[in-house]
Amino acid sequence: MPELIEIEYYRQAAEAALGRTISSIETPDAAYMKRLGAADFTAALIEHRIEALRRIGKLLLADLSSGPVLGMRFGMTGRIIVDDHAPIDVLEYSSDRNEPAWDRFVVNFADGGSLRMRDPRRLGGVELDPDESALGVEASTVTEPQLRALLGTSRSKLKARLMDQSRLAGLGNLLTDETLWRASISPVRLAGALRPDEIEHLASMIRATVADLTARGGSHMGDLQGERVDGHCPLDGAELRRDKVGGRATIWCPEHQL
DNA sequence: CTCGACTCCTGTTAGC
DNA sequence: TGCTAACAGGAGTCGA
Repeated sequence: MPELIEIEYYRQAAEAALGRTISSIETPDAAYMKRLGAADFTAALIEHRIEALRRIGKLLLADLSSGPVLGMRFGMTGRIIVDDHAPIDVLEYSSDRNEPAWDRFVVNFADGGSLRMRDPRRLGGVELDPDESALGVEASTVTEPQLRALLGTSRSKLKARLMDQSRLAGLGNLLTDETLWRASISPVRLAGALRPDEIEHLASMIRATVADLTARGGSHMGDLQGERVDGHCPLDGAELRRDKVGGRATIWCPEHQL
């Protein structure tokens, strides 16, 4: 599913839209637009230029000339298609089919191209001027002091805390499982109970895992991924556990994740 | 404020 | 073979 890594690929693909003027939008799915209606999006976007493309965690942001910011969220099955080119063809847990009927929001440019959000399960959405301060620190560059602060004295399970986008932005289910597996820390530990050396190690492993899987091609390219169904630990061969943590399917090794 | 439970969405897959 | 039900998880809401 799209996590920080995929959204960064999307952002890079969307840079093809830099400097181009929006001539019209298509809004086949009214529910895809959050808080405001089609008229508001039309007024904010038409005749304006895309001046910058930014990303915070899993939120993709397009800065428009004259002020408004278009926020794009991709849920778990959303893809971006810019001028009929998709940076990602196959998405974990989504469909491999390419149905134009799954286009939920489309921006057309005056030069003829387009930026499309194609999302079978409709869990994504677009928003005008999203509250960027509602997102926590960017996971790909998180530092040890930042991680220590966001873990705090929380009595939540560690995995749930790491996936709380208001505290740490960008990690989804697959990235979090892979990171904790690499860091040798159990997802069910209490977030606020990590030792200082564990926090330092974990901050380093978050950055390293994001960087490594970005190079490999996506959040589904982890060493643990192939073992998510009835698998064994690639490190020590132990039978992996499958639990619900923070409401999410969680795969981890009870042998070395302590 | 904190944290867990619940809800929404729909294509895919497991099981009968 | 065909149908049904469970499953996937990002994000918002609600209540203890």
